[in-house]
Amino acid sequence: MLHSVKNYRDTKALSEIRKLIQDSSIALSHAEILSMLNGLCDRVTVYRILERLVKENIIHKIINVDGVLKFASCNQCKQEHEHNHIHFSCEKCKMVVCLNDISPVFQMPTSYVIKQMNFTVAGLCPACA
Amino acid sequence: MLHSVKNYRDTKALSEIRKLIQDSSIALSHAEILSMLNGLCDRVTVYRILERLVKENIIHKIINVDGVLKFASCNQCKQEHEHNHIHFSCEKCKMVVCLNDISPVFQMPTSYVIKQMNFTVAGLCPACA
DNA sequence: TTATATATTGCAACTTTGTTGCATTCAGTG
DNA sequence: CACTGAATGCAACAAAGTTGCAATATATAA
Ligand SMILES: [Mn+2]
Ligand SMILES: [Mn+2]
Ligand SMILES: [Zn+2]
Ligand SMILES: [Zn+2]
Repeated sequence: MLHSVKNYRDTKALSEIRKLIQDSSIALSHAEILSMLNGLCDRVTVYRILERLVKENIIHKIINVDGVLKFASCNQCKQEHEHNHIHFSCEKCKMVVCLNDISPVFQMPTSYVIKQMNFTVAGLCPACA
Repeated sequence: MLHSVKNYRDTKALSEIRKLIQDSSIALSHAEILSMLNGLCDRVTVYRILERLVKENIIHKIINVDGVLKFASCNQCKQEHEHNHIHFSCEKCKMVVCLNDISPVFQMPTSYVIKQMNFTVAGLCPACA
C-alpha cells in the first residue's frame, strides 16, 4: 500500500522519521525531528520526507496557534485526511497533542464547500496546569 | 481607552493600518497590509503596529491552514480575545473571513486549561464554489 | 508657542523557515 | 552484477519575522 501509486523507495531517513513520529505521543515540528535525527540526513531531506508522508496519509500537519507547524500520525485517515478532531497546544511546555476523539460540532452556511479543518485549542496541559 | 495602560501615541501609520483592517470584509496578511500602505511606513513598523493592535484587543490574529497569518477586527473582544468563532479560508481566491456567529461546540477533558482557540475551515467560498 | 521626555520609526543586520536546481548516490529489479 | 530513476546533499535563494540603535515625531508641560 505504501508503494501503490508511485515507485517509492524505503530509505533509512524515511523509516527513521516515520518511526519518530509514530512513536511520539505528541506532535513534532520539523526542527524537533531534525535535531532528533542527529545528522542522519540533510534538513531538505526532512522537508521532502515529511511532505511525502503527508501525501501518503501516514502523518498529518497541524498549524499551531503560534504559527509553528507540527506533524503527527494519522489514525482514521484512509483515502483522504479526515481531521475533524481538536489539537491542544500547551503554552508552557509547547507540546501539541491530537485529541482524536474530540470533534467540534458546528453548522456552516450551505454556500461554503468544506475541504479541510484545523481546530486548535491552546492553554495549559494537564502536566502544566 | 486606547491610552489606558501605556502612553500610546496616535501616529499616521497606526490609524491607517487600523482603518484598513476595520474597513475590510476579509482578514488581511502583513504583506497585504504593507502593499496597501503604498510606502507609508517600513515593514518593521507594520509588524510592530499589528502586534500593538492585537495587544490592545482591537484586532486578532488568524493562523490559516496554509500557515499564513492574517489579521481581522475584533467584534466581541473586551478584556481578552474571545475567538470561539470559525475562520473560513478559500483555497481558490485565498480570502479569509471571520464567521463571527458560528461557534463550534465541544467538550474538553477538565484537566486542560483553555486560553485561546483557533478554528479554521478551508475549502471554497460562496463566490468560488 | 517653545521646550522636553519618550514613544515610535527607519534602517541595517540577522535568524528561521521553507523552496528549487542539479549533480551524485543508492534502493529495487532483472 | 548492472541498470534505472527515486532519493539525497549541497548551494543558492526567498519569504517571514526579530532585534539594536540612532533619528524622528507626538503628547504634554512650561
Ligand atoms: Mn491531529
Ligand atoms: Mn475572527
Ligand atoms: Zn504543558
Ligand atoms: Zn474564494
